[in-house]
Formats: sequence, C-alpha cells, structure tokens
Amino acid sequence: MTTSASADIRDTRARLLDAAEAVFMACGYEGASMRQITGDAGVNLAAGHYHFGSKEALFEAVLNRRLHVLNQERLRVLDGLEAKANGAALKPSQILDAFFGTLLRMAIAHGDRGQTFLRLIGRTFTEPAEFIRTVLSEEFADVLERYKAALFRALPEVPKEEIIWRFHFMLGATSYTIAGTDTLRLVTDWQTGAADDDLECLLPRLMSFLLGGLRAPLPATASPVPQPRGNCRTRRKKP
Amino acid sequence: MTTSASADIRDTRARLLDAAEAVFMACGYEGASMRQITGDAGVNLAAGHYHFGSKEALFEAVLNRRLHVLNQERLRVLDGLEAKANGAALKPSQILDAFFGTLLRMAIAHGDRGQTFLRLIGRTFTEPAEFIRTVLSEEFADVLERYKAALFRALPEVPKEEIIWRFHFMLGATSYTIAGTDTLRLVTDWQTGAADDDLECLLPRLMSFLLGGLRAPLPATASPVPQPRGNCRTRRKKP
DNA sequence: CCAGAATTCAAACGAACGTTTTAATCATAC
DNA sequence: GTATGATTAAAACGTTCGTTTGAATTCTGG
Repeated sequence: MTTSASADIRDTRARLLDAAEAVFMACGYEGASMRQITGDAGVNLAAGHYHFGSKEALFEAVLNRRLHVLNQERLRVLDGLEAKANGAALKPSQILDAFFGTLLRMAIAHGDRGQTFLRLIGRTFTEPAEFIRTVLSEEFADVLERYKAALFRALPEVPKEEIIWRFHFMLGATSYTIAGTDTLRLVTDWQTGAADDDLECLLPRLMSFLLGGLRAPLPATASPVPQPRGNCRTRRKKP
Repeated sequence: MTTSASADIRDTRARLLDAAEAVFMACGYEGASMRQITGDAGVNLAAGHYHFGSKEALFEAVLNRRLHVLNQERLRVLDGLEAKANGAALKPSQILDAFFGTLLRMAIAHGDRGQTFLRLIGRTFTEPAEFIRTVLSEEFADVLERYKAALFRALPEVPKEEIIWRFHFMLGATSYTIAGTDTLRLVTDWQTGAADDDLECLLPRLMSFLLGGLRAPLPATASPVPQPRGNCRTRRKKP
C-alpha cells in the first residue's frame, strides 16, 4: 500500500539503473546478466531492453547518469578556481582537490549509492570491453584536457611528459583504491568499520599521497628541461 | 616440417598457457572463452579441460606460473637486503625497488611475454570474481606481510595505518598503469613508440612517484603519533 | 467511456558458453 | 606386433546468455 500511485516510467527506469549499478559493480560488465539486474530491480526481463535497448546501452546509461554531472562539476570547479586566480597559475593542490576531491565529495554526499558508484567507476577504468573504453574516453575528453593544461601551467618546471605519467599514476592510485577489490585488503588485518568512515578518511590521505607523488623529485633518466623530442631513450633503431 | 618430433604433453600445455595468458589479458576472465583460447593455441577444445580441469583452474595456472616465481624473487631480494643491512632498517627506496622494481625488471627480461603478463596482473587485481581474489590473496599473503613489516620498520614515525593506506595507493598506481587499459591514454596524445621503451621508462618514473607519495607529509586528520586504537574517527556509534 | 499509445508480461528464440562423453590416435614397453 | 596408458579429436550435452515477439495490461487525452 506504499502509495503506488502513478510514476511508472520513471520508476522502472530508475529501479533498473540502480540495480544495474549495483550488479555491474559486483560482477563486472561481462559477469553481470540482464536477468539478475532485472530480477534485483523487480521488473520484467524485457523491461531492460524496452527502456534502454541493449545491455551495452544500459551500462552506458548507468555510467553517464553520474559521470556526466561529476565531470560537469569538475569543469565548474576548475572554472571557478581559474576565475578567482585571474591569470595566475593554480596550485597543484587546488587542481588535485578539484579533480579527485570533487569525486569523493560527491560520492560521500550520495551515501551508499555514492559508494556503489565510486566503486563502479574504479572498476570500469580497467574493463577490457572496447565500447566501455570508448564511452569513457568520450566522457572524459574535455575534463582531462582542461586538467592537463592546468597542471602544465601549475608545474612549468616539470616536463609535460612527466606530468602525464604522474596523472596516470594518480588516476590509478585513486581508481584502484575506490574500486575496493583490493588484494591487500584481503590479506591485511584491515581495521575498518563503517564504510562512511573509510570514505571520509580517504580524501585527506589520498590527497597528501597524490601531492607527494606529483611533486616528487624528477627521476634521473628524465632531464629536468623539456627536450624537444625524444622519448625516454630517443627512439633508437635496433642496433 | 618444423621438427615436430615428440614434446607433446609439454607442448600443448605450454601453448594453452601462453594463449590463455593473452586472451585473459585482452578480454578479462569472464570475457574470455575456452573456444577462443584453445583456438588461438591451435589445440582441441577439450584439451583445456583435459590438462587443467576447468576454466578456473586454467586461469589459476596462468597466474601462478609467473606469480609464484615473481613473489619468490621478491622474498629473496628482501632477504638479501635485510641480511646486508644486518639489523638496521632498510631505506624506503630499497623496499619499493625490491617490490615494484623486481616486478618490472622481470617483465622486461621476458620481452613481449613479460609485457603481456604484466598487463594481466594489473588487470587481475580488479577482477570481481571471488575465486580470483582468493587465489591472489593466497599467493600474496607472505610477500605482503613481509614487505609491510619492512615498511613499518623503515618508517617508524609514520602510523602503521597510514603506511597500509599508502601501500594501497602504490599498488593501485602500479597495477593500473601496467594494465595499460588506460582511459587517459585514449584521450591524451600519447607520444610513445615501441612498448619496450615504455617499460624501461616506467620504472624510474614510477619509483620516484611512489617514493614521493610514500614519504609525503601526513594528512592533517591523522595524528603523527600512532594512536592506540581508533580509525579516522574513532568508531563512533550512530548519534 | 473509449480509442490509441505506452508499458508490462510470459514465453520463446538462436547463439554461445563450460563441460562431458566416446571414439580415434599416438607413444611406449613387453 | 600387440596390449596399455596417455593424449587428441569430434560431437554433443545441458545451461545460460542477450534479445525478440506478441499478447495483456495500464496509462492518457478527448
């Protein structure tokens, strides 16, 4: 008798998205089945295809529902920072907080659902399926370009190539940690209670780690001044 | 006519392991099929089950074939370092090089196959399937315990909890990067040529990033002296 | 109230999956 | 050569998958 008035279309769609989010998170894209998703959502099997068209499209919808607002927010925050700095380069800590802090704060603000989506994002970043990588790269293109540029300006003495590498490392540390599929977690006696605590702890810990890595001394092989060409060793021919 | 003398048992098993390694890497565990693996290996479909018993067992064999020698080597290197230091704590850089450097150097030493396995490891660390996490945690239990202890001794002023967190971050940065399923890589104009160069570049870059992160200033919320109990916020009951 | 659209439902489709079975082939030792 | 055990081969097993179908149901606007 729980006020099942109308609200049909939205209800089924939303229930599907929520259930799909959880199942995709728990099983991965290939491991999740439409039957389990629709079953958990309490809707008919065919409803998934009626509302989304295919399993791929459903996954894409799950991803975009939150990724889009996340990345819009990231752009908005960066815009705000750059406007306030008017012309001056931002501090690396500001940039990292705008990128990674926005992610974690949004997840915290959404409670358990936010936690689920956080883990789904982390896991999705290592999904092998082609179309998933396409979706991700399209969704992230603008944001990454903007943040890359901001980091270049913030760290003019660091070669751009090095910054890109370290951006990779930071993305990895973050997505791996939030995915929560952690091998270390299974081995270590991990003294943790509620998940809320974890998330609220995570941000400051992660931020100081990332900042330390981003501003670490350059490795010996990379020359401190940006060389005009040349990879690590300059594209040697086979001797 | 290529000297197909004898070498039958070994041949089929080895071909299966190599093919499985590549297919699991490219498609993930769920996405890979026995038919594609045996097809690529050029052996009959049933050969997979004859030699390994099941798809799970085959995956486990693929993993253990290289993981075991890797982790034995990691233990051996750490033993050597601690013996030479006799009694004194190791430097963090030594520990990280023993753990992550050993991984990358072994991969480099094995050429293309090493690169494939490196990516498979990175990807496996985020596989959702239960039995995979079990395999990983068993295989890594000893190594992680030893390296955790070494880090505790190397950084006595850092709370153990913080070190564990940073170990997570370091594992994440590494496994994500070597998995090579990189979203950033799809977006960024990634000026890279041969994969060999990448791998040889990666170690010094990764090491300085990890070291910078590991030795970063402690976050504000974590008190610098290790508190007797208490998580980030000390296990509050719901108010 | 009723036409017409939107949505749900039960049932089935064909394909692909991991696995098993049974027979054929091969190597090896007597 | 022939028996024996190990390996390979071809075919099929039952299950599950994503997807489709067509009728039943519910909502919507006149």
